[in-house]
Amino acid sequence: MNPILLALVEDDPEVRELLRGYLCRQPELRCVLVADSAEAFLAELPDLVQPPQVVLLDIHLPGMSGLDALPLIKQRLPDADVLMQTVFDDADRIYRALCAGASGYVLKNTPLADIKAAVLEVVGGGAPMSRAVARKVLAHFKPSPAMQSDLLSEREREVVQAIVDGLGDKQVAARLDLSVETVRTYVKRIYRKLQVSSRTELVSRHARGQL
Amino acid sequence: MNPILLALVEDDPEVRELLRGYLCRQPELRCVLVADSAEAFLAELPDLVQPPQVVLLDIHLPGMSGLDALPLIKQRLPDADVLMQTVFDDADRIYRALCAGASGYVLKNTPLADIKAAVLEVVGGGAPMSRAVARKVLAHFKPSPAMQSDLLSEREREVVQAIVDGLGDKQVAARLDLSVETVRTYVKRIYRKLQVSSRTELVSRHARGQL
DNA sequence: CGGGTTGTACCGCATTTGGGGACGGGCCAC
DNA sequence: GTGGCCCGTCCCCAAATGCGGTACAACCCG
Repeated sequence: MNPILLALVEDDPEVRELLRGYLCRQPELRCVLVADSAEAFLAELPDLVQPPQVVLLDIHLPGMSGLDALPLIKQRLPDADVLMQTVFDDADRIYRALCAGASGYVLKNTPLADIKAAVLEVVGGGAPMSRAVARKVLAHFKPSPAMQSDLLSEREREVVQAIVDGLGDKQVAARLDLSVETVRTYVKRIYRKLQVSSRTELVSRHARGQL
Repeated sequence: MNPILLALVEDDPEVRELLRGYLCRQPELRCVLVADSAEAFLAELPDLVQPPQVVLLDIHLPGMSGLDALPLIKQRLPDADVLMQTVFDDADRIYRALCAGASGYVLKNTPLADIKAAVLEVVGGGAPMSRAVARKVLAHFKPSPAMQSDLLSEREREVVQAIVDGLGDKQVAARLDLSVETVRTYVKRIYRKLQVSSRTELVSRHARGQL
């Protein structure tokens, strides 16, 4: 088994040397690049004989943030797995990282041994996430607060579901066995209650879990 | 530390007894209910002095499937964490389980010790997922194949993004500094390319990552 | 009992949207 | 340089949608 080719991007010298010191000493790993900024990482990439398989990427970086760098990194290294490694565990940053193609998201309080485990897991086809992160990721799928609150009636929720499934008024009427006019009434009521003013907005907010 | 109150729902007698035998012997766990179907589980729930904190739920069950039972279980036990435990690792079942409020998703080939670890992790605020499952969950966030393929031009992708953000044609035109007529042309071209026929359908499919 | 909510259904009107076609400029490849 | 593709612009028409009403039966709650 060849060692896993690893790259580190971390601005804090102390943390960086700690990570490098530990990770590079592991027989399963080989650090091919250690950078203190996204710009430096991208600049040094072309010089490498062998590109990294895994990039451990900090989010808070001087200059370009890790989130901004992620798309660029995935563009240059489409087959590499990028592991976000940061103190931030807010839903928005997690969401943006995952959308940009991160393969994992570990928090900074993670012990070194677990970070190593995360690297191994990611090359093994997994998607390591710290507990709190995994929870937030799952939360993204769950029915939205407004959808499960008693703001909407049962029937109204059915209409919302049908709309969110991409149906037009007539199709909604067919699915729920209602008159088209009735569906229109429901839709209007729903718009009022949810404070939206178009179908698209409704579906969009529903998808983002902002509903 | 009180033991974690656990419930098992599993139809295969062999697997069920294996799980019960192992898990119930763990000092950290206490099985309060073992059922061979979702119906039996729901029927026996009211008899319990203490409701389970964690439910290990199989998907393939006689009668009501685990996916159908999940909403009912979450309704009766809103504070319990449900861990799906199944052989299925297809994206659709995973998606539906998570939407219905599952707190974790472990595959059937998982060693008993890891299942125990998953139970402990879930009460610790985590969201245990088998490797392949975690990958599929993350894949759900990534830009969709059709979105990143060269099917759409750069500009067209920008229009899609604007529409998905819930904007109307006029607003899209404003954001991208285009004529409304131009936006309409784009939208039509996009519909053709992506094989959809309404705004709602576009946003819907985009949200589901089916694009 | 009265009032609120829900489910159902209808009407009319202004706007948006979907579907079609047409035109010109720019860029790239053959 | 010519043909093709992407971009941006515009027009027309029919259907869908958003928005404002009205209406009534059934419920539940105080």
